Amino acid sequence: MTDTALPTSLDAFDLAILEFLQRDNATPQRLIGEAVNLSAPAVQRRIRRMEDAGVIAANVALVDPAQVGQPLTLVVEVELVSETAELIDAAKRGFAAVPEVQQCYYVTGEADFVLVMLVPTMAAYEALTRRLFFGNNNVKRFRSLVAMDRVKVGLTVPLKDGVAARTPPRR
Amino acid sequence: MTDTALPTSLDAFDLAILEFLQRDNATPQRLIGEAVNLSAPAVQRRIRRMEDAGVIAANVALVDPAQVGQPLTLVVEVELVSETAELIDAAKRGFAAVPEVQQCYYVTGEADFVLVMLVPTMAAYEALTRRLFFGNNNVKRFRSLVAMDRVKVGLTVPLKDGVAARTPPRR
DNA sequence: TCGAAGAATGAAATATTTGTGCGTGGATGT
DNA sequence: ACATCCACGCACAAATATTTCATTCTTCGA
Repeated sequence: MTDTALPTSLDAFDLAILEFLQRDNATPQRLIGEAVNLSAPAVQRRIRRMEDAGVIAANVALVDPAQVGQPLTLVVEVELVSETAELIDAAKRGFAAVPEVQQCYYVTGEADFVLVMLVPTMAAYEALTRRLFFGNNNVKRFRSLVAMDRVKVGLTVPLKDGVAARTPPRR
Repeated sequence: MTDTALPTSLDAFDLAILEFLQRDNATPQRLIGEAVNLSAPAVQRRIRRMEDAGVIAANVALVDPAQVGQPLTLVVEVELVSETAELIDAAKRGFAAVPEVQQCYYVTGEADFVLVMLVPTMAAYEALTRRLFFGNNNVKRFRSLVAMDRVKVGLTVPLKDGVAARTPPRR
């Protein structure tokens, strides 16, 4: 599982295609092609390339948590007691393995980890809490923020900036 | 833009299908069918239904931020001065409209909002900060946590629990 | 207990989309 | 100026998705 993250170069076509796929990856290549002025095969080759290069990390369906019995979202900050490399790694692996932990970031600052969690009920969260935090004596402190509104949830990456600079003309 | 969130009922087949689609929605229906013991058309009908019901909110490609020039992830807590309904709503709309804001949660607790942001550089973040927080006099305080490691990033929803209880047998 | 109605299924046929081979044209470099 | 390299578009082939239809299973009522 090594990162095949070579410094891929993306041109305006690639970005335009990504723009589509980030919104709806079921869009037929033909339509994308029409929109960006490219043939379907060209679009297909570019998509393939970006998938191979890891620019496109995955193609997934987004599920509404509320409709599958997980109406509660929490953001949790976790502070550890000891920050040795091994304990940090252990924590990472531990959090990552929990299905309820949708996202986990290892961060600088007042907290060590930020978790985004999904649970059916507060009771379930309380139980999780017990298992994950109280049951781990390397957890010094944690702070729970309950989401009242998932104002914006997605993994869309802004594409307008940041790439242009290091984009050599393709031909 | 109304939520078509009727209390859809999902059976074990639906959940098994979702399990697949959450991992890779390019999986051929035939394969899903084989895996869950259903014909391709049956799988297709169920997917369609879940899309219509909003259980499947979207089908998207996940892009690696680092490879498109957005290597920095930050988690930001924002506290507002005034919390009138209008100002909260204004803040929601404001944050949601910013492309760099990948996620935005309105939360209870010590902060009012938690944002997950993507930027190319710290300089870019500083500029954003100026525009978004210092430039908004309803922002009392904000706290930035820089992600050193995106340990686990996804929008996968746990499906094993929480649904079974309110799942009537389909036939 | 039996029969009718509704729902969902699988198999087959059709439509659509995706994938591949090949020849062409433009840009780069010698 | 010429050769080479890429990426393109076109045409065809393969695979996948979608529709149709007859059947089975379950449920509900007589």
